[in-house]
Amino acid sequence: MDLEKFAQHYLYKFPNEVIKELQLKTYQRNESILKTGNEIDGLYFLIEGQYYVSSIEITGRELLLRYCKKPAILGDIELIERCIIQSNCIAAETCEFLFIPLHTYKKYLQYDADFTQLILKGLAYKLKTCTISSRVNALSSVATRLAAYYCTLESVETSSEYIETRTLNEVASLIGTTKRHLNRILKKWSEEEIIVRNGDTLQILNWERIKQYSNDVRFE
Amino acid sequence: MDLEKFAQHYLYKFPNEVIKELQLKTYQRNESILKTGNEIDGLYFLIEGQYYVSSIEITGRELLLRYCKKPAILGDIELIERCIIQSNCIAAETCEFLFIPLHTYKKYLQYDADFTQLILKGLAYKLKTCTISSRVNALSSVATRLAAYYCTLESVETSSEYIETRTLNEVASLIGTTKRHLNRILKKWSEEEIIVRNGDTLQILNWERIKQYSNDVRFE
DNA sequence: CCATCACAAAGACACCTGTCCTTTCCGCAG
DNA sequence: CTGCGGAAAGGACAGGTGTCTTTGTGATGG
Repeated sequence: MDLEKFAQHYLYKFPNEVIKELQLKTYQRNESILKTGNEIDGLYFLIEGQYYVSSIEITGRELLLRYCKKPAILGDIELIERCIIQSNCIAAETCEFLFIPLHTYKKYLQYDADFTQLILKGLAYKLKTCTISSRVNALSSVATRLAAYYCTLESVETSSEYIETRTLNEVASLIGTTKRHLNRILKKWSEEEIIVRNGDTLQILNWERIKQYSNDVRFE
Repeated sequence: MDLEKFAQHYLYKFPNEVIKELQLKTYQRNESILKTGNEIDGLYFLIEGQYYVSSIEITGRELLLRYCKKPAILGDIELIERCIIQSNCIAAETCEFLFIPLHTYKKYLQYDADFTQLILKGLAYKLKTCTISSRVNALSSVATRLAAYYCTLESVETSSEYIETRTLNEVASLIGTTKRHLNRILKKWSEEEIIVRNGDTLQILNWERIKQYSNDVRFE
């Protein structure tokens, strides 16, 4: 049962009056969970699957902010800052969320000490990792970020040998660069026999080297 | 009285048993408030002055994360995540903090609903701005960041005409680049008659152009 | 006054990266 | 099979940026 999963990951037990208002929301791979600029409608607690967070630049480009595994909370910033949704959240694989509608939160949970602690920990964790990735991003090259992207995917994908390269364009915008430049890097890696490209897939022959290139950067 | 200032900025009134354990901490310009890697000893609430947050890179370089004005809370991440200090915090001018020792927080405030809300809002705000600056940093050039740095300083410095350029080396590391490159940019700006350099100071002749270069990026 | 030293500024170079354009490849209609 | 259109890959180029080295300048001590 989902409530058990929830309790297990979040170490919190909902009051009875809340339980009956909880919903289960499911998203398929690549489905949008939250969209920048919309109003937030409640809190989402990830109980299955993984999603990624990206943002749209002034330039129209996208930028991968992070990958999230459970436990992970969506909507907390927006709820507390009472602001519109700050980033795009997209399912990286089938995702299940326990959803608390806004009015339920306001009515029963906003001043619940344990629940607030839960949110607090989630926020502190996010802030810590955001700070880290902010610095790391600022100083790492595209090659590093690309390697980091693959390393991050490795833990997400089921088949770890082949990576489905979305479209190269998508990957490029996710890590904040251009397809042209990815081609350059992939070509170099091919020549170094670190990878093999076949059409839409890419096989990594030498994870060790990729990990070296990634310089321990991860989007999670 | 400081408690009034505090109440005014943070909209919170301490219980009496806490008040007698509060301390006032003052730091002079450039004095270190928190140092990466140390243990946190309590919560700091800024009630006067401004400070900046920077971090040390793997490469040994420094990177400016943000400037903070009141209201601003220090130590929250570390307290909640029970981790060592994540960033360096340095007074940009004389700063006064209301300080709550760790044990006081644990004894009286950890489960105080209103106080927790206060921390919660602080964290959500930080996270929001961190996310924004993370993207912005990832896509702006050194020239943009330098202009942004001056624009951020403008609101801090008393004399807005001349900017004391720390050492150029410091500025370079703060915005994550090298002195060499700053020299290039400053030379270019001199030629464009946007600035004038005289020894240790730098006069900005054309704030408009600087603001254009800054592209609305700010470290705050 | 000169020699020395330290540090700031600039030159030279190489690499990273984005833009623009050309080439190559592939599928499909005729 | 041929020719066409669109997408992917790659070439050429320019600008941004870091590193290393050289030059310039000002302070200090003899």
